[in-house]
Amino acid sequence: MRKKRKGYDVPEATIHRLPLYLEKLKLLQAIGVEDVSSRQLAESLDIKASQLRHDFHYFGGFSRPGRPYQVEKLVPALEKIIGIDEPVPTIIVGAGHLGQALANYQNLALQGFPVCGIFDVNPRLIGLEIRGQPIRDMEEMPRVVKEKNALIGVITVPAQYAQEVADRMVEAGIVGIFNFAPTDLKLPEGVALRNERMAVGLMALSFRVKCILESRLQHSPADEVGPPGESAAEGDGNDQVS
Amino acid sequence: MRKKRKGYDVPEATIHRLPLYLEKLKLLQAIGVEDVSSRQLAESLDIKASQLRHDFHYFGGFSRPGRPYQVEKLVPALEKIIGIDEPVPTIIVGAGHLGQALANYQNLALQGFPVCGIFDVNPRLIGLEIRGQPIRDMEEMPRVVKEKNALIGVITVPAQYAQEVADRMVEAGIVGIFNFAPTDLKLPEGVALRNERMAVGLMALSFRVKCILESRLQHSPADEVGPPGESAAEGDGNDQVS
DNA sequence: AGTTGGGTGTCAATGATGTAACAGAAGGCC
DNA sequence: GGCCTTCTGTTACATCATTGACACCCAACT
Repeated sequence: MRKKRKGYDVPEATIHRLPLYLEKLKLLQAIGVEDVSSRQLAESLDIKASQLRHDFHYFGGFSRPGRPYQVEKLVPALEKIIGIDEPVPTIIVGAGHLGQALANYQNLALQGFPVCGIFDVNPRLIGLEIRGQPIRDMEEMPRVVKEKNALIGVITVPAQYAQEVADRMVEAGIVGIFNFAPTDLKLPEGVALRNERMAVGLMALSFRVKCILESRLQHSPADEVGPPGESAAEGDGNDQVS
Repeated sequence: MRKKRKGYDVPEATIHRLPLYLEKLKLLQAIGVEDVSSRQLAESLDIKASQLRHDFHYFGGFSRPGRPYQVEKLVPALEKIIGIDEPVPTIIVGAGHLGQALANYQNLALQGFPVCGIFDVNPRLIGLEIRGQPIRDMEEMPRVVKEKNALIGVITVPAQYAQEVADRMVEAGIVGIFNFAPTDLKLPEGVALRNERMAVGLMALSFRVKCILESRLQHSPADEVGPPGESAAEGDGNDQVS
């Protein structure tokens, strides 16, 4: 078990579930729930309780063995693990529609990722304000990154500029890149990357849609409608058919 | 091996890679490449050639055994498999920043998902035009879905309305839902769902970032910088550290 | 024709992930 | 206090995904 990247042997799949746990727990916290068992929590996320316990097991000791988890303890513990126990300053490069949408999305800040800078090269955009924050010239990016200690950079520029932007981000000291451009970025060691390709997601969905349509044709058009099915995270936690 | 959902036994993971293959192939096609071997194609995506062949194997016969793949054949074949050999009419519900960003994102149409309707309930938004298309009242949604034979619905409304929107989409005949709201939707049988949670992706990234920062502290601050690492799709095809 | 080099399709082995089973801790109840 | 229920931590198992290996195919060249 010690072959993993960088010495962290927590499975990919588990990492992707942590945010879901946290989200649900925050919800419970908000409505005043104090305790929650692995089964309750798991069911509300449509996963098996054993998986949840298994996931937590990587980090150990969230509860005394005999008693359910305490929401008040678990939330900060997860936040610490994920690394958002304190805000993670974030910048956005590319102030097009998507960039602006993200900058406006106040949930980001709420979830621990305050946007501390938005950049572009387009002079028509520079100077515009979004939620009290001006769109700045790309040239200012390195300075702002240093000033605000930004750690995460979001790339929402057209694909052909993405690599250059990424390089400049890394040079400026960014440690994690959230890339919306449909390109494979090459990054040096020690920088984390997450590609968020909406087109890919859509196509995966399209595949399922196609399968559904085909199966409708086969089974006589007059079809059983079945009771409401479930909806859940699966795989990386994103899609499923019912 | 016949336990899979709905009788389609293509692994999740493979499905998520198909769009990546297609994307890369289209690029090759655009620059006039005619043939491509599994190794070439795989390397450009940072995966193993055997995996690519293995993936293609589920669908069989893309090439005569001895010869490389022909781009001209492969592109339409993949499009057919994914279900975008003809355009998949798509609607967007929720004309906030994100909805507008998506509606503006012309790549969607290029990739096979023409937006044939944008809807909202906010009277201040209704009537605004985006790329020649008016934002319509939510009430018109079922009619438009039927008229345009829309198959996929994108949800970009606040979480608390997402379930209702989803229900109405399903009722109107939508077969696949692309959900940006941070909620677990309950859908009936025979409707595909893909959740696109940006916050989840960011947190997964944050976890990696935290790990990197910690490891920097351990290994003396003066650290080797190593040669540029690789960047690739992994798992559901989205993130990795280097 | 024979042979060589590169190619795919296919299957077997390995590794990762998800699921179930179980031992033992904590509190409630008699 | 002892018993019973509920619950977690942990380990063992089943399932799924990735990688490696190899047989066979095809064209080109000798």
